[in-house]
Order: sequence, then structure tokens, then C-alpha cells
Amino acid sequence: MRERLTGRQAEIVDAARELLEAGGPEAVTMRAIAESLGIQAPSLYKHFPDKEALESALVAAGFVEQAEAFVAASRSRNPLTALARAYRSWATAHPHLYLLMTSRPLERDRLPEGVEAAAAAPIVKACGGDADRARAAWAFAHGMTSLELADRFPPDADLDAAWRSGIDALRAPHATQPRSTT
Amino acid sequence: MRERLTGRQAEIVDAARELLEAGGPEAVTMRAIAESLGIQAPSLYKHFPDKEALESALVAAGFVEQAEAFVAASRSRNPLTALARAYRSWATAHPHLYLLMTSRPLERDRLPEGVEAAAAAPIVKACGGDADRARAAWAFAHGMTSLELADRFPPDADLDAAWRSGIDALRAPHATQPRSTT
DNA sequence: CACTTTAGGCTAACGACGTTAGCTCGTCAA
DNA sequence: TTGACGAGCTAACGTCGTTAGCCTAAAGTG
Repeated sequence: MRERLTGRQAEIVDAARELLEAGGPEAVTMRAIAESLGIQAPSLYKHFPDKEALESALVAAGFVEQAEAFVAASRSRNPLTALARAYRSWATAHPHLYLLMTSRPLERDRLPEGVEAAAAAPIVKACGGDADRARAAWAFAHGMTSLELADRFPPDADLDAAWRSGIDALRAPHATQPRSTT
Repeated sequence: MRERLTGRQAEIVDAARELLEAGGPEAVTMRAIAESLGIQAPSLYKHFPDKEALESALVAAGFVEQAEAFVAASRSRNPLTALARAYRSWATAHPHLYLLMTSRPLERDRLPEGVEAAAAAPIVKACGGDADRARAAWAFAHGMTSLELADRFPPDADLDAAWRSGIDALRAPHATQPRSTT
């Protein structure tokens, strides 16, 4: 959505989000959304062309929230640790939305202008301006989070320790061999 | 699936896999699977209790293949780099199956005994036995892969450089502070 | 050999889903 | 007063996963 949502659209997205967070993705049906607004399913198509567009609006809202959390965390001393904590805790607070945001290919034209950069900037800064290292750190955080949400780690794994180990390693570019840094 | 698949089950899984790799997840319908075997959809229920069980078998087959690729890669000198390459290339060769394998929570009782450990062992070994660091490395690889498949990196990002940066950082536990290593 | 069980097909049908077509009705500008 | 339009409605379609129930050929079994 390049342009802002109308009031009614925002209500619809809110309803969808409540269903999503309460009952997971398969609870988000057009009929259920409509019912929780007291209308009929086909009426939703007066506000969104299809379900995918509605979900894109949901995802976009998630990105904005997440970016805000990142910016807040980056104001900490020890920003990398704070960012990691923020990343993990936002995702575990909204697991279904996080999954929705990360599972499907990104439609950049439906995102508010600049969110992507706004979310990325604090990470790059925390990595001393090294964009490649920042991407690696982002991937690490996303990987930890997504594996945790998908219940992939063995039950006896110490996730806090794994986070610390990764953050420690990724913090300072420790210059083993000189390489292009983009 | 704790017990081995019957021949017919294996044929069904193969058909499903072909549909998945050719047309993505929404191409994998019970009717399409049945048609590509020359039977009717309800007949599939003589072999699998429901679609989810069928997909679990698909996922299990994927894990076995992936584990084999890891074991092969770990025989390289420079095993961490080889493992990362193997991880990325297996996933990009089978993107839909990889997504299916990683998106839903893992049902361990449907996996062949020991695959999980078999896939994890080479990574732990490549990380000098540090299990937390191995989990961090795994998360990094999964994160890079999943963000790449979901088209999350900006178009100008140098993914090879990001991979190198992460691997360099994660290779040796470089002992900043002493902490429990599980 | 006669009989029964069972594996593995089939058709018909159900309910939930996303979606379309087409109607109605109230609000508001010209 | 009238016309446009925003926003609701009902009815219905096609697709999906799935169930119920039938049929037939092969495999045991007395």
C-alpha cells in the first residue's frame, strides 16, 4: 500500500490481526474477518481487491511496528545485544504475524516508503557500518527466531547461550583476511 | 513416519514432490496428486490419513536428503565453508521443499530415527564441538537462505560477501568472555 | 476347493473457502 | 430534485480437503 489506509480498511486489518494472533493463519478467513466486524464476507471486497492485499496491509503494519522497536533498541549502549533482544521478543510476542511477514516473498511496492531502510539502518550502525556483516547479523537473528518458532532446536538446547555465542562472534568485524566490504 | 513407507506411499510422495517443485505449494492438491498417478483423490486416503501426513512424509524425505548432503560436505577440509555452501545450494535447488521443511513446527515422531542428529553432527564438529556456536551457525545459514528465498535482501546486496562475513565471524569461538558452553 | 478377508480402487457428496454478480439503500453534491 | 456513489446485502460458483459407502481382485484359510 503506497497510500495510507482508510479508516474502514484499518478496522478490517485490525480485525484480521486479532484473528491471526488468536488463532493462527487458518483462523484468518474472509468470512471470519467479516463476522467479527458484523458484516458479510463479500463486503470486504469493497475495501480490498482480494485476501492477499489485505494480508499485505497486515504485513506492512507489522513491519512498521518492528522498525519502531528496532529504532528504540538502537538507542541503547550495546546496541547489537539490544537489537537482538528486540528482534527476538517482538517475534515471539507476535509469532503468527512474524511468520506471515517472513514466509512470503516481499512485495516492496505495498510497503510504506522507507520502512525497509529504517529497520535496516540501526543494524548497520550497530555493525560499525559494515553492510555485509549487518546482513549476516540480521540473518542470524532471523534464523534463530524462525528456528525457535518452528520448534526446530532440540529441547535441551540453551537458546540464550546460542544467541550470545552468535552475537559475540558477529559483533566486531575481526579482520581475518581483507575483503571487499561493499 | 517411524516405519518405512510402502511402495505405493513412496510413489505418492514422489508425485507430490514433483508437483511441489514444479508449481509451488498451491499446486500440491490431493486431486492433482491423484491425477498424476491416474487415480481419484479419495483413493489417496487408503495410503495416508490426511494431507498433512503426506506432507510430513515429503518433509521427512527432504531431511534425509539434506542430511546426506551435509555429511558429504563435512568431509571437506574447510568444512564450515563447505557446509554453508551445501546448505545454501540444497535449499536453492529445492526452494519449495525447503520452505515446507522449515515453515511448520517439526513433528519429530514422523521423522526417521536419528536424521536430526545426523544432520547436526557435522555442524557441531565443524564448530570445534561448541554446540551453542553450532546452533548459531545453523541459524545463520538458515537465516541467510530463508531471507534469500523470500527475496528479502535489497537487490544490490552482495550475498556471497554476507555469507563470507558470517562464516568468518562464526568459525572460531574467539573467547571474549568465559561462559557455560552447555 | 470354497470361503472370507482385505487392499485398493471407485462415485457421490459435504462443508469451508475465496470470489463474482448484481441488487439495495442512504448520503450528499449539483 | 436528482444523480452518483460508497458500502452494505444475498445468491451462487468453483476449488479444496475429506467422508461414506460400494465394488473387485488377490490373498489367505478352513
